[in-house]
Amino acid sequence: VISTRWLDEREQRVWQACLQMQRQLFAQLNHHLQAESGLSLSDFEVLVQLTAAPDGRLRPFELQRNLRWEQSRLSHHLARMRRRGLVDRGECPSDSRGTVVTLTVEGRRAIETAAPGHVAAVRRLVFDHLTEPELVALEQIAGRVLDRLDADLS
Amino acid sequence: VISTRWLDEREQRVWQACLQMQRQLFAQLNHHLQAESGLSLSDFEVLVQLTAAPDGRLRPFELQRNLRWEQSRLSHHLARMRRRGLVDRGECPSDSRGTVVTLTVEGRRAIETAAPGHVAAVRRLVFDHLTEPELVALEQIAGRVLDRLDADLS
DNA sequence: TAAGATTGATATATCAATCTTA
DNA sequence: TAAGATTGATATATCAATCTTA
Repeated sequence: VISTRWLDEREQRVWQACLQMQRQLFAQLNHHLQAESGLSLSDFEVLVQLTAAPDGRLRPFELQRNLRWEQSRLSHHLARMRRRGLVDRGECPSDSRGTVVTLTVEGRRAIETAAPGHVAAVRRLVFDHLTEPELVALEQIAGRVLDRLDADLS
Repeated sequence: VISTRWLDEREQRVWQACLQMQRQLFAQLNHHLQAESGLSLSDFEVLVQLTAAPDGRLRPFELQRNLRWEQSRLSHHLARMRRRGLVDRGECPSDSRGTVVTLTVEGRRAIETAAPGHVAAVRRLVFDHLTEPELVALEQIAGRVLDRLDADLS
């Protein structure tokens, strides 16, 4: 039996602040996006990936890897986005088990409409308040924590 | 018309990493908790607040303020926790519009069972990988971003 | 068998409407 | 009227089972 090394008062405070920050940040970015363009942050993230891909085409497993979503969540989400005309699904020429997700004209228009306001919100809520060394620290932290998260999966 | 100041490549990378880190961190902490104790991270957060409160009693609006949850989400969540016997609800003596949420014996036992493993996971996934200056930076960032989020609401 | 992906059932979150009393 | 809180309907996320083909 190993005795627990609890978080000290400061660590507690930082951890709670992180939880709250992430929750509220997601909520407010979602609100802004929803109000201005009818997209959710999740929709936006999918569209960002497709926009960055050659021909606006990606396999679901690539989206899954890039976004770190669960498989079934992605599948359901893509089905909903497809119903709304934001993406389409095609057969995969190189592997007939698979499919290809494609960005539609409407999807491209949606992200182009939404992007300026969303980027402005991200700047106003986050990046405007970071000093250069803080930005570096955040990059380091995210990188290391993500590595650890991946290691913990296996 | 103001032209959009887009995120540069590095800012993009940091932002995506933050989104992924948050998503995956929550998912994996949830998994650990769920597997070890049957609690979700949300359950745990509510129980943490009640444990820290005098007599394990808080008004819903206090929980709402501390956790930064939406009102109806909190209400539904408390109803579910109540059905599972983790908390109880009582009338509020000082304001008959309101209620008081109380920690049950079972709720206290649940968080005491769950806490050691959860704290260990938080350390292993996050705090073990932070240097002292990074911890300071994170605290600063969270504080400033939370202030901005609050300001943006009004 | 395992990879790629989907599906249906269930749990949780969000939105809009409502209720009660300060 | 507004604060405190709940409710029911809907949207989204998660879990377990399934399907197809490499």
